[in-house]
This record gives sequence, C-alpha cells and structure tokens, in this order.
Amino acid sequence: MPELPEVEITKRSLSKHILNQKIEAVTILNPKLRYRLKKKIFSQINGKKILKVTRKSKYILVEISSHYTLLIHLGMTGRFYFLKDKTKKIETSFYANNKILKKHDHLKISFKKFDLIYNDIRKFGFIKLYKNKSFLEIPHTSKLGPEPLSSIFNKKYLTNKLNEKKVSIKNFLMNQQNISGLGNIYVNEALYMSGIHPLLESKKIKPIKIEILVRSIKKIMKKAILMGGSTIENYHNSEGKTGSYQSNFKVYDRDGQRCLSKGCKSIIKRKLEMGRSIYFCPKCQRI
DNA sequence: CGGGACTCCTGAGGGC
DNA sequence: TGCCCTCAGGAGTCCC
Repeated sequence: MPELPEVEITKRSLSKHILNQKIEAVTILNPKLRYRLKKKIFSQINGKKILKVTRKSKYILVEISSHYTLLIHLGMTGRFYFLKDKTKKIETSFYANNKILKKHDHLKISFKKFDLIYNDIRKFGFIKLYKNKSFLEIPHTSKLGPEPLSSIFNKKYLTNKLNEKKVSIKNFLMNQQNISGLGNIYVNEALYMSGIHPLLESKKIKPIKIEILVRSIKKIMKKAILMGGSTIENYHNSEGKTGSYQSNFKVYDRDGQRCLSKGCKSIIKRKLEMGRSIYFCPKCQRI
C-alpha cells in the first residue's frame, strides 16, 4: 500500500521518463476508478508538454503546459508502467510476480516513444485533471500537514499539535492533516522504534518521547526511500521493480512472532483500532 | 471536535 | 480442485 516512500519512488521514476515529453494521446481503458475518468476532460491535454512532476504527501502532481495539473493518488494498488514497444510487447521488467498486469489497466498516456499506463487492481486510486489550480487550491492537497522530512516537522511543531489532541497517537499520525505521508505500515514501525504504545493518548506523550518519535519517523522515511519502498502483495514501482524495506519491518505483519529488541522475548501483538491493524510489542511499548 | 460505521474493490488465504 | 467466506487498506462521507 503506497505510503510516502513508495509514492516518492513512483514520482522519481515518472519524472525520469516523462519530463519534457509531449503527450500525443490519452486513452481511457477503464473509466472506473475512485472518480470516473472522462474522455472529454482528459482530451484537453493532448499535445501538451510535461513541465514538472512533484509529490505532496501521497499525491503526485504532474504539471502540464497551458496550466494543467494532473493530480494522482495511488490508493491501495495504483501503479504505473511503461510500454516501450508500442506494437505489442510488454516491457519484460513488468511481469511482476510472473503475471501480466494488463487486466486492470485504466488510463494510457501516449508519448512519442512509449506509452504510460495507469493500472489499479482495487480501484481505490484516482487521477484528476485541474486547470489553473495550485495544490493549495485543490481540496485533496490544500489541508495536508507537513511532510515528515521537512524542517517544519520538528519537536516544537509536534509538541504543540499533540497537545491539542485527545486521539490515540496511532490515529493522530494517520491523520494527514497532522503529518502527511504516513500510512498504517510506517506508523506502526515508527511507534515501535520510539517505544510508544499505539493507543496512548496524544497529549500524554512525554517530551523526550516526542523527540524520539520525530527522529524515528524521519529515519524510517529516509531508509525506506533509499531501499525503494516496501513491497507488499502488489506494489511495484514504474520500472517494475520491487522495494525491499519490508525486510526491515519490526512489527508490521509480525503478530505472533518474537520482538526483535535485544533481550526482549515478548510476542508481537495485533489489535484492531478504527478498523485498522495495530502491531506492537506489549513490553517495549507500554501505555 | 471525535469516534465510529460504512463505502469503494479485488485477490489471497482459510475452511471444508 | 473449487466454492464460500473473510479480510486488508486510504480517504471520503455521514451520523451521533
């Protein structure tokens, strides 16, 4: 499930291939996504040029000439791949898990030498086209909190923000208005690294722990990006490659297994909160 | 404000 | 081998 690191990797790979390229055609292969893809809207960018590819939290923004912006969210299973031999053959690197990924293709953007395809198995992702709008004017991106790796996200910011909230720290970190880019996996990992119980009330976290939490989040984000993100079930980047941060998981999807902290022999637990899994070590992360 | 419940969707995995 | 069931998850909406 793409979180900040996976989206960042996707953005880099997109940027590498489509920057300064001219869009020759846009084809809707399957309009059903979170928001329906409309031919009339997307045909507006025919003949336009890609000027910039950026990322805000888990969103990708593609700036296109004539003041158009494509807003992309990968949802759970959204991904891009390239068709380089436009005649028929799928680029060999994209036989992920030995499966051809054509089945859930939704949108094709054709460039001179290749096609860019958006594929999304569970259809939780979306692609929207805006004109004359900056990300601050787009509802999805206007209220996002600071990026974990930005200098604005520091001990002072987090202390002030946590003091306003009664929610559990798990839910606090999942709320994109407080900090943007984290999802279930990295929140669980960051809380474990910080020795904070996921259900601890936000305002009850001690100053020393807040400092550790800030450092842990930044550390995990940096490392995950370096390792190409995490690959769980379906995530592959646009090169068809898998990330490897999943080998670093200390708690996520490890319920029933031993805690990896030195000298701790507790068993990692899994619980449900707000319909989402929380994973934690009951000994290392006390309330 | 917060905390639920519910929705979208498909494939994996368990039970039998 | 296969069918039926449950579950995972981001984000939005709606209700209390």
